[in-house]
Amino acid sequence: MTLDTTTKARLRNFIERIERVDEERKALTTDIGDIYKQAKGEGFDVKVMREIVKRRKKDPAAQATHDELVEVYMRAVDTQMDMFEREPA
Amino acid sequence: MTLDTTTKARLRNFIERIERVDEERKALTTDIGDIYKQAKGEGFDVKVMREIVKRRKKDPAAQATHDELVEVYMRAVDTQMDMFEREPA
Amino acid sequence: MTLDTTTKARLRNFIERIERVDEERKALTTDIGDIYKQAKGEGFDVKVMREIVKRRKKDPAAQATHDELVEVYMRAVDTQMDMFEREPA
Amino acid sequence: MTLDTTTKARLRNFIERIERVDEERKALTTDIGDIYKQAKGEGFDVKVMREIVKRRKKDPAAQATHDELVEVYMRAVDTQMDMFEREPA
DNA sequence: TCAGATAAAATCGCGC
DNA sequence: GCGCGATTTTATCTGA
Repeated sequence: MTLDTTTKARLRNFIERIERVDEERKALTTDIGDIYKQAKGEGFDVKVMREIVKRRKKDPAAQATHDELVEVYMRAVDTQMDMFEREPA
Repeated sequence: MTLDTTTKARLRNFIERIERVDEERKALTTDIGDIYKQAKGEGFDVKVMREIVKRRKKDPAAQATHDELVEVYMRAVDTQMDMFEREPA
Repeated sequence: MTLDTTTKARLRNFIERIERVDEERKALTTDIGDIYKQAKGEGFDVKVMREIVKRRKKDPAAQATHDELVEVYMRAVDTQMDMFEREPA
Repeated sequence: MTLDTTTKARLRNFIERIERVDEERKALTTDIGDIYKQAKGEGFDVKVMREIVKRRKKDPAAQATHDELVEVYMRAVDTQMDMFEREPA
């Protein structure tokens, strides 16, 4: 199978456009990494910072609901087997 | 380049061992997915459940420290610009 | 919000089943890693081996079709600008 | 635990810089997706195109070496058990 | 400790 | 609409 000249040109064109944009994108990824690195150098916790960024992307209400459910589930699962428990401590 | 017969046999042997174990592993992955699916069918929130599983893997002290830092950072960042603030609302 | 006792028990049950299966799954992951390590020790290229395993998972016909298209596209894109070319080398 | 005002400001500064760059990065991701979509609309195979882009990122020599090894390993593993084979077909 | 590779998880888009 | 598959992102792990 072979592509005709025009089709080849169009394909090459697409690929090159993608590669160009991808290049810029990589640069920004590097920039972000650098900022985290700098922050780390000033004593901040990168992992926590990443979580902050992630959380701020989400709608606060949804986040609150989620956090609450995590709490509820966590308590439910951590609960000691209490089948025979008669009275709350 | 070609591998001699013995080398081929060893390679084939490795690959087949890997594929065998990988098969079992896939089966377990499916099992886990099925359990989540069943839980979802009973009304539980799968995403939250995944977070529970993740949290329980970690040492609780580390988790507590992390959560606290998230709180601290979150408050710091959410804080409104208060340079000219004179008195707490 | 709180879950009633029965719901808690069901949730705990799900989580524990997941954790159990996950445990086994981790063990198999380790096993696979060990086999690769052993192969590496005998001089095989682990990265290539991983690709072999990946390829063999796919249906060969589909893979062949895909590979062929990759070839076609690759040639189309790599082709030097040949607008003024007069005769094939 | 609390951060002093200066530290808060620095943290907020980092987070905002990250969010800003991340924003641009998202935009470029969208752009790339759009180009693929357009190519798809003109009849090209997106999955194959993605592989072309991936391959072209790698140093061609390394890629060639790698591909060759894949071939060698593939043949070695696909080879039918031929222990009793007496003569090449 | 750092970067590169691998694995897990979340997200997005398609097709049933 | 819902699961499914593909992509992308995140986290973990290994090796330098």
